[in-house]
Amino acid sequence: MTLVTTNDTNTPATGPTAKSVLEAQGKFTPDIIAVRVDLGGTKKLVDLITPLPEGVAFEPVRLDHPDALWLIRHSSSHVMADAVQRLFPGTKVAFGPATENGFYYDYDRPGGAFTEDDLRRIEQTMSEIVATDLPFTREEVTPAQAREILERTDETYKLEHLERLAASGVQISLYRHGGWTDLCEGPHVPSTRFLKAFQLTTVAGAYWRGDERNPMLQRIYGTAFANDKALKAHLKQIEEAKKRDHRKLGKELDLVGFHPWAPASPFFLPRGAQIYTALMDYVRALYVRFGYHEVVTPQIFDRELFTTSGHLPAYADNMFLAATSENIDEVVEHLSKEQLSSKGEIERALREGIRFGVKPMNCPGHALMFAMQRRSYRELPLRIADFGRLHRFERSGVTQGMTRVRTFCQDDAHVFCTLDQVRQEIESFIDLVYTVYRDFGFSDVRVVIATRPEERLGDDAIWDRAEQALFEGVRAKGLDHSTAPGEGAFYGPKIEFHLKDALGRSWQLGTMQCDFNLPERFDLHYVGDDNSQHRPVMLHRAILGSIERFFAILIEHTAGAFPTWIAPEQIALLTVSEKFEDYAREVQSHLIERGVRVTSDLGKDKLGAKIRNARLMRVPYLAVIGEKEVEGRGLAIRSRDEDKDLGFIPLDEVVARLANEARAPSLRGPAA
RNA sequence: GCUGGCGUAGCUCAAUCGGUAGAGCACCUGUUUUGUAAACAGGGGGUCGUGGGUUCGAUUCCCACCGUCAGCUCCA
Repeated sequence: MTLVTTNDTNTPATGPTAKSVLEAQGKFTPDIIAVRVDLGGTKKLVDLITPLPEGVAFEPVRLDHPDALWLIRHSSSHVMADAVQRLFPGTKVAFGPATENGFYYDYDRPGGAFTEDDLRRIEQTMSEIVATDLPFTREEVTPAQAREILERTDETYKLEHLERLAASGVQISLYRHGGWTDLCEGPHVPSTRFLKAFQLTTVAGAYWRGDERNPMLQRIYGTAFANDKALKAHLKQIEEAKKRDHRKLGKELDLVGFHPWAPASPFFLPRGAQIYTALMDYVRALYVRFGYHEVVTPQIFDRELFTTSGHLPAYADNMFLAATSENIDEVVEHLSKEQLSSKGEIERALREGIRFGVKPMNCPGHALMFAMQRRSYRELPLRIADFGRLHRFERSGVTQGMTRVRTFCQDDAHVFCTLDQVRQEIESFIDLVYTVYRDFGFSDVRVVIATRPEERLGDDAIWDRAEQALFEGVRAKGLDHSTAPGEGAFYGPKIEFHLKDALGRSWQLGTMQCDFNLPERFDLHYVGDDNSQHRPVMLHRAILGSIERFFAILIEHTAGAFPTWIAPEQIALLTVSEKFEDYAREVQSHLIERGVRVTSDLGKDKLGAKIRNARLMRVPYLAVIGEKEVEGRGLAIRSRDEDKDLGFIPLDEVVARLANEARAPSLRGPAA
């Protein structure tokens, strides 16, 4: 849950505190650290020293309740700030909230960044503060009173925040423990003795108020739990998650590589490429069922295309432009002829003179393709799929493994349809998306509808229609969803399907975007049944999203143990000794002919070593070949997923078993 | 892009408080012919991320750049 404060009600709370009520009822116990009140549907946490809103119902929150973590962590951030200001005088504080996994506090420290050693020292001082068992107290004050205190302590960031709070007219409150005071809305634990298990984890820069035009502060992250055991468990879990990191496994499993000469651009090694193409082939198979047509379109276009689509004006900074020698000559000619010499003029001439751009999206090309032929309403909905490679220049600090790259390919498609068909297309797409996520075993899917951003194309009436269509489609399918206001694409709102990676970071994979703008910009039309021209609607959609990103999530989700239908090798043939090489080769040919992906280890290693190596590569089935197998015309199979030795199996049975598992669950025939 | 960390063999990592570097795995060769998570021996492999600077001498100290990691900002 999110922290909701008493201030959100905008009504000064004057009632008794939860503690006094509980004590009067004889129900108070020392492990109660807060209460949860229900404010007409919104649950919020109120600590024991804050007056409750009049006549509100509440339930106690005990130390072992998950919600208690919000108080523990928020209070930990106060204690950390106290410790920091004791150790580093002159340091100013900014914001210090609890977060989903811990807490942080932002500092403006005259001496610059904190080091690892500093963190340990701060932890030490925090422990000392906690040991003195200081109660947290709350004081409601006027803006003037708060201002006086913050001016005295020269807390300029807090002062700035205070002025905003004062302007909005909310009740100002101060929280203290010992001699340390913070402008804070609470809630807090009763005393520092509840802060038994905390650890400072990292230090990083963060802009004041999250705006990159503002100065950068130093943020110290930490985490805290009700007890040491829970903290240890959390740290252990992070260690485990690191083992699944796709960057680590991608390297270990020979899936992917990188080179400084192609920053943020993965090289898919043979095993990785096998999976990569398997992912595309899988989506292709579904496209046949769902009525898509795959096309292949150009990589590089004249800038006219991106000017028309709106990409160049809006996102030039994120595009790769492509200059040719001939083009450079033209630009130079222009510069000298016009006698351009100021920096601004030259920059402009260069930017506008480079003729080609590498496509960052497939949609403008698809708009051109739609317009290449006379279109009838009978062709709609026309679903055009494209696995074209896209390039986007991502700023250096944002790239990350395979999840955020500069070159990638999407399982991209555009649906050209009539307004009336939009609803049906949305619903059918949702069916397709969930078919795919089920096949991969993803269950924790979060659906978000992202609405119009500040910077956008098209008028509001069009946006109203588009947003409405998305909401209706999602509701019709009965999906739980949330709204992300202002997060839509510049040409239209979108439905986003999010999944979490092993480290708990959430990624958008699938998306469906409703676009009334591009058809307008490209003047697209079709002939209706009334024999007149109509404007189609364009739906942008992807299921896996970027194949690169999906691959990364899949690695982390499976810890590298890919299901047989997607695994780079489905079975590994391991000979007991070189004497059985001939039979192994025969089996290998037999399997290859039947479409099985097979790898063989026929070398001089001992069997134990071969098994170890194949297991480390997470091959789903290991087949041992020795004297018994040669004589019986079979294989001794060991299953990765069942984690056991299946014993001797005749070759034909092995083939049958693999043939069934070689297809995605949704593509397996009823007979199989 | 910003703040901070990191960059030594294909991989995982040592070492040198300034005197040009080692291990395990991997690779190659040989011996062993092997039955369910690592046989044994030998060998090759590094301009210590790149470029400058300081120094008699730089992998080590300083600067810049590149890459990468965490976070911030951003993600059509």
